[in-house]
Amino acid sequence: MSPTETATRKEVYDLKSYDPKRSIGGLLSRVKLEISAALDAELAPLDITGAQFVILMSIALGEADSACALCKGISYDPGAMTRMLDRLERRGLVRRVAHPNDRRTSNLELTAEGKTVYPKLRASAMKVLNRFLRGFTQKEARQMESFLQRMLENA
Amino acid sequence: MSPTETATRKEVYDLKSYDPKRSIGGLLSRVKLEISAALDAELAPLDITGAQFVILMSIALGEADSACALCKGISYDPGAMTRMLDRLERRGLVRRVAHPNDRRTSNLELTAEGKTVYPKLRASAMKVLNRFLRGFTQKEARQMESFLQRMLENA
DNA sequence: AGAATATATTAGCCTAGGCAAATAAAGCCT
DNA sequence: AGGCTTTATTTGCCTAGGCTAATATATTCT
Repeated sequence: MSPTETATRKEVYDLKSYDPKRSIGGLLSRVKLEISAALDAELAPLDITGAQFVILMSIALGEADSACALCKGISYDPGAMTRMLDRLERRGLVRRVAHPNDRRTSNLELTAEGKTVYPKLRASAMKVLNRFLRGFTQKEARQMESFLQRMLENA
Repeated sequence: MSPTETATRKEVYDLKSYDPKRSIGGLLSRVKLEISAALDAELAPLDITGAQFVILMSIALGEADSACALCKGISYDPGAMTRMLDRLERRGLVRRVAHPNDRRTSNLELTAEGKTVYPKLRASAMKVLNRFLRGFTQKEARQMESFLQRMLENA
């Protein structure tokens, strides 16, 4: 990039070139929508939604062992999380276990059934994602990840 | 890329390497969430939500002149669209005008107030997006757009 | 023209997340 | 110990989108 360009073009979009729908913002929303829909469709036979998948993954991977930790991890509403866990518990996939030292919270763990479906969920999600990434080289995928990571850091 | 790699690595993620949260899928959801939140915050003073912004933009840019066209353009539920337009009409930003030849539909247009806020909306959204793209060169932004476009085509 | 079909919008019901207040239990401070 | 603050979860209320059926027009076919 020339020094001139560095000086004059600090920002990606300007009032003339900015087209909401074709911008990164518009495209990103769209892609997210399509991926979510595809994931829901893929998980439908297992009777699990995309939203539930996210929670189950977090628990399975040991990224969060309480409702509160889950909420923090994925910016989810605590009230909604209570109800989500109620559903997953009713569905027989998750269990709330009393915490030995803190009676405010419960430790979350997968039930036997939860542990059984987990690998299927993982495989399904991966399959969906790979489908959207058809034609991408490994290098391109890594670059995409890096772009998204940078955007997150700019948040 | 070596021919070997082409042959052995057809897909971006495999069962060993796939980490849902750090994958393109997880990151994308996260970024979309952050952008939406930031946009809502930016538009809050104007008393307009991110969802409303999308509709207003479509109408302003002449991309859709009816509820039905809007729904098709952005994969939105018709019932929800009726209510969305009710709100925008009550809010004084959009008008439903009788269609001369087809009494099933109405032509949608921005009111005077709608036309007044439109440039502010555009500028706000652009500002938010540029914030997330701090540090991106033009080339990187174009590449990101291209990646997203390709993912859409794979949908 | 008349019937069958397709299109555009609307209304009712359901689900699910966001927000705020309530509750309960820790943790801290003195 | 007693009081103040923080943390974790739950509940009620509100909003908004998804799905389905209903309604009103258009369009097409014969």
